[in-house]
Amino acid sequence: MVNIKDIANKVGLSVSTVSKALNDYSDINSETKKKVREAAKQLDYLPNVMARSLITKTSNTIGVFFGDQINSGFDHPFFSQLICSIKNTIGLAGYDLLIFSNQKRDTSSFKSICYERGVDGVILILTGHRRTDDKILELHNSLPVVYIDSVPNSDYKNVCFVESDNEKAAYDATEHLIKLGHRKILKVAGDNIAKASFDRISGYKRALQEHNIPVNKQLIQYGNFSKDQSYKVVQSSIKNKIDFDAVFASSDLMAFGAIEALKNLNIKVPDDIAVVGFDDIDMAKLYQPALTTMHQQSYRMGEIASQILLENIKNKDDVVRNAKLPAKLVARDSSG
Amino acid sequence: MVNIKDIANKVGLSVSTVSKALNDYSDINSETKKKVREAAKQLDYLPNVMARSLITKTSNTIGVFFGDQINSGFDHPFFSQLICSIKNTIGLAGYDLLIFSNQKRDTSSFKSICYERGVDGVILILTGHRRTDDKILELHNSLPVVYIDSVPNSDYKNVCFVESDNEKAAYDATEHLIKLGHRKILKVAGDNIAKASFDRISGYKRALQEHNIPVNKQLIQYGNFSKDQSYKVVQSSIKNKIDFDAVFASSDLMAFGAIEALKNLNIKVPDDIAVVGFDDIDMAKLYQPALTTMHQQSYRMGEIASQILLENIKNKDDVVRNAKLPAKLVARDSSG
DNA sequence: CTGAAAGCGCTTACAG
DNA sequence: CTGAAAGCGCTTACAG
Repeated sequence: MVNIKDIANKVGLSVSTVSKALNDYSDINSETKKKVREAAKQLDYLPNVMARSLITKTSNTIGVFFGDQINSGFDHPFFSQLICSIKNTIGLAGYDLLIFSNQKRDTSSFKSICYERGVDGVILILTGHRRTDDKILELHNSLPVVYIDSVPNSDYKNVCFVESDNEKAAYDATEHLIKLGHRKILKVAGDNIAKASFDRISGYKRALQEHNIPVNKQLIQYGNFSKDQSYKVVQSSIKNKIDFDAVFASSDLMAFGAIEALKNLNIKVPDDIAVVGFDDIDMAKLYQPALTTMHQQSYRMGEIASQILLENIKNKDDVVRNAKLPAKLVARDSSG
Repeated sequence: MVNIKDIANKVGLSVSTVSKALNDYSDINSETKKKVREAAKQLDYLPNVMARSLITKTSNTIGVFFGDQINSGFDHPFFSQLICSIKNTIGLAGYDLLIFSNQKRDTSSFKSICYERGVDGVILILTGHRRTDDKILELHNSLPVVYIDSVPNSDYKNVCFVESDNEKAAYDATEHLIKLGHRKILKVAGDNIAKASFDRISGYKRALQEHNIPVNKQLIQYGNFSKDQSYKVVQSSIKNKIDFDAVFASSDLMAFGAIEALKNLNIKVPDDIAVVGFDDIDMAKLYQPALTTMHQQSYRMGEIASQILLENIKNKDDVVRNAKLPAKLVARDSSG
């Protein structure tokens, strides 16, 4: 492959001058620049980013950690939209996207992985990630970091993150059902790990309390963000004669699982039992009955997270920027 | 940051010996290796991949070009499953995934982009990509390449690719409708660019011909792989009194668009008009009526493409390996 | 088994 | 405005 030295030889200049000409330094004669660029073109010169990064310590690459221990995988609509918007947003700013997929390396340290790869910043999507905080925390002091839909348990006051306002959204969803006359609302929650999952339970509880409805622990079940698990949980709730007149699931997929379970037991949705989901994936509006759900601005979340990251990379500062995006109720048929 | 020299100083050995010890060269004393590794650990040493790649010319990175000029974007279920399986497959082999997202660079040469980034191989997902072949072809001689769901117009005999057997699948889908008694089948095709789109038209035509049904050009319309466009095309076909008793859409989304158009015109699916889609995205089975469609093995496609690529990287050969995956008919309610 | 030296392809003070 | 030199952090013949 042609390198900078070949150009230097061809035009009869030094390597340093060629480098500066190529990088448009102001102290280089414009004639010289022209000559160098032409030679570069003729020789089909391609810069070697590795060599450059080795010196400049920047790579124009954003890394993404995706923890898919959770049931909702990389190809779940919520996450694929996130990736899609990150890709587009950082792409416009001149960055490529590195997804840390290598399973063979020692994953005990996020910091070392980032350092090895020389990424300029990292986006962490660790929803439901079982990992001791300190393996992640050391990252915070070494390079710009933004979390989406997840934050570490400790130190989260000092870290950038973007998420839906899950507590408020769950409150709104629950209140929607209460206003429709329901008082025995089965909460099909996510898991025991994800912050989003906890917040959605909190919002549910607050809505009940503010409407003077006692919280019944029996009515809080875990569907593990999985359609099948939700199906089972709802089915067994019915079989165990647990009394409820509505379901609020923490994801649309779980809402579908719930509706299927009810259908198979000849219980009509929404006539007998109303159902509300969370996410508003594409399927929600096509489903029969069309699903009432909380619309998460997933594309926008990826966009904002990327912008925060790029901002912090550019300014080399540690400004803690957060964003909590409202999730809007989309009332369709499943809640009546 | 700690480098190899710091370790050398600490243990009182040369840089070369430390490097070899760290890389487990066989001609290094095992005691020495132990000592070096301990020191590396104590000092929190992290290798610099940039420096290594500069010499070894390998980066353990697979690049992915995604051409999203087409309506089905990066977050379309088919493509997100592809990415998901590529990520998992190359991850197990010790590779990271670089998605070329940078919009700021000169995109006239795929080769230069790959060279700059030093990827070890490339997966091209260029469905419906408008691009003169020669900008891509120069890639073929420079590094291992695999196409998914797309091939260049020329030189495609010499290139690795993985795709569904679209012609056969379209044949089967059409035959399914013919066997149900339909003879006036409206083909809602994709676009004028994608090979997959052409092949699905070919299969449709062949099925008609082999069943002695003349091909009616009026019955071939373009939905541009978009739900909305398909809606319009079907709506105007009805309004223009084009006579058809079934629809075969080249994607599930277009099938949904077709069904919605029919529903809004009070035409019943499948009683009045049968509809068959293509892809079998998650939504297909949840849709009402559940969609009859051709199941594409998208996850498997990404897997096979990755394996071919890794194979060619390992062997440093140019063996042309291809895979055509069968797409199976999934008969549900929309075809009756 | 270990080490000195060259070099991967670039950038960046510094001198002129 | 241009160039010689040092160096980024590593690997790899080669000599001993």
